[in-house]
Amino acid sequence: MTLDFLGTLQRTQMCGELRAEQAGQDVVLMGWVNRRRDHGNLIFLDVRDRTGITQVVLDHEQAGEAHAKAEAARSEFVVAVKGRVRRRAAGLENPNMPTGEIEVVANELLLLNESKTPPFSPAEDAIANEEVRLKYRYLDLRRTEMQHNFALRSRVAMAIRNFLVDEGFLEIETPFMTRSTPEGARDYLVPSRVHAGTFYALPQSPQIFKQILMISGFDKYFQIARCFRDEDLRADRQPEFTQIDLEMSFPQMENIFRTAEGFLVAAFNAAGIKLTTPFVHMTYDEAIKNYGIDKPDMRLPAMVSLDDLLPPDLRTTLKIEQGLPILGFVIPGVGELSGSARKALLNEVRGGFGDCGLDLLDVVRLRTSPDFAPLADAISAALAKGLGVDALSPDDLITVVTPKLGTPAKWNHDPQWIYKRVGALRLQLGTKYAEKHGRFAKTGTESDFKFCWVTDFPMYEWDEEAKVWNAAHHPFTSPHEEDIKAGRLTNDKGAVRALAYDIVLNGTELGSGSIRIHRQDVQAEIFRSLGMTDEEAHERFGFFLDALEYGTPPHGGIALGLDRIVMILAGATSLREVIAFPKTAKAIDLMVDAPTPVSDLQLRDLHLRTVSRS
RNA sequence: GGGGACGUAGCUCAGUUGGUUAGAGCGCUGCCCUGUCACGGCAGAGGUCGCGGGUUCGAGCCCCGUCGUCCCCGCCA
Repeated sequence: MTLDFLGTLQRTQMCGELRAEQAGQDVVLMGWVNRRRDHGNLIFLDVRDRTGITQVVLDHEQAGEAHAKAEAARSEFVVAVKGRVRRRAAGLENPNMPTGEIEVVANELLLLNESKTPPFSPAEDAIANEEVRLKYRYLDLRRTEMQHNFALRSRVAMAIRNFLVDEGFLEIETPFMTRSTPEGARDYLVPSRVHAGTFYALPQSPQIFKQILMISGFDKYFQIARCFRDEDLRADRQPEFTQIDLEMSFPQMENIFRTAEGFLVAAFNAAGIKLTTPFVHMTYDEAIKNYGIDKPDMRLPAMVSLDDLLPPDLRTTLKIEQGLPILGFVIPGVGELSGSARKALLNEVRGGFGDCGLDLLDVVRLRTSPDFAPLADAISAALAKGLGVDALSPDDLITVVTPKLGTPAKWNHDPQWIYKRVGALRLQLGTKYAEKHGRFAKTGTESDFKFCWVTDFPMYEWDEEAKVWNAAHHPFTSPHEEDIKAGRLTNDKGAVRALAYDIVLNGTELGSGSIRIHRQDVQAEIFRSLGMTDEEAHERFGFFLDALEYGTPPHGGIALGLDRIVMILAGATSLREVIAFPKTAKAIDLMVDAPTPVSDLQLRDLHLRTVSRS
């Protein structure tokens, strides 16, 4: 096949731009052959670029040479078209495409490049399996949906940048090659050639650098920063990901909330969604009590405590443990279940509980018993009140979880375990009946997006295996001042609250932050309370403890996952839909085939030898 | 590290209780077609049933192992 040279030809329009007003205009389009429809002496080429598709007509009588080339053109060939825009005749318009009122009548066609038959067509809606998509990512990214996702991502990032710059934030870059800090996630390590046996680490976040920038007086910093964590992947977790990272000096928490809300409004606006601020606030304890999780999905109704309806004697009758919470919740609009479906569901849930000591109250059956009908009615009334309605509908699925006699108050030292278990059940049933209740459906309006702030996280978490207290957020998070004053850092670690907060959207943690410790003495005390000796603390964070001693202002910040924000805005369920070149669940890049072994020579330069572990 | 789902033509999938030559749609190739837009018509090519082993007269189907992709738990300060 003879290909044409581009020469000095320049395109005049993008393929998605032409409308009836341009009829009569001479244009040059360039792009890929989306589809070819060959009618013999008349050929249609749909030419595609990232803005859309225009139909090009090649008529044998009017442009024989161009028509001949179009006969050779195939899917994904790269072409340039010189021609004239023509308004389509009545009845020939295609209302399904934005350019459907017009077509371009070609007088010249250049075949700029050919293409092998692609393993799947970017023109198809049906999506090839992900393995093939990732291997041929360049073809996958040609798909309209992916083009939209990355255009969206670019707009969102720019809106956030503009907002923060307007608010007086400075964008400052921090190093990718830095120091390993063994706490938290595993580090990706980079061996040093110059210094045998030593390693840089890729940052899990710019945390310490941004705090040092506050010490340096930059006052308001931000960065759209790549972060790296060597942990197992999930649909919403990639080993490298992008955070909108910011830090402010002399902030109250409210300043940080307003800033994050501000850039989220800007980001969502870039996607055509108007958000109302401020977002809902709740404490960690409230989140656990009402939703059984620290990242509540508020598209579903909250859990309701039914303790008041089941006094001790009634608990005895029903063989329910005293003193433990009885929780109910409603999944509205599930539709009335048949008797057998209800029993199957009860069995399924009870099976899921296993031997943990929790059970279900069959409210529908209670209602049929003269003795217990009043209780069933009271439960319905309480749940209706929680929903803010007068009465529940028979379509609403009621679930009431009770602790059986002998149920332990704590599980793995966690007094909140029942709330968490019931919260997990709430999400499980919410997902199971998602199609029926429709609360997860996309309407393209603000109501699709339920944001909330969760505050007052616990400072410490008990690690039952290692028998130690760990920092729940990170060890630079400031505790509440009252908890420091009351000596709880040593006496009662489980009760210490952190000045830490998460921002949650539809049950996904979008970001978290905190007011930091700005005093060296408090920081040293926190390290000690985590079981670190002063020597160990200095070994790991000495440079930072030093820096704290030179006039550190009170400061705090937050980091939000850009990938997750874009994923939710794009209506995607995996980060891979909004990251151009993502990794598989085993952290492989299928396109470039990374990671790979390296040569012995490279290893020798790095003073490394590989050892297989059997 | 653990649990689950999947793996058959380039792609999406079907394939009965283990039984003759493994099928369909799309795509691809050739021919025909001047108004299609998921164009249409005719003809055709295309398979190591992920890989290895086993059971069996006989395996896409059963068993064992292994590899890959996806989802979840652990993990992610």
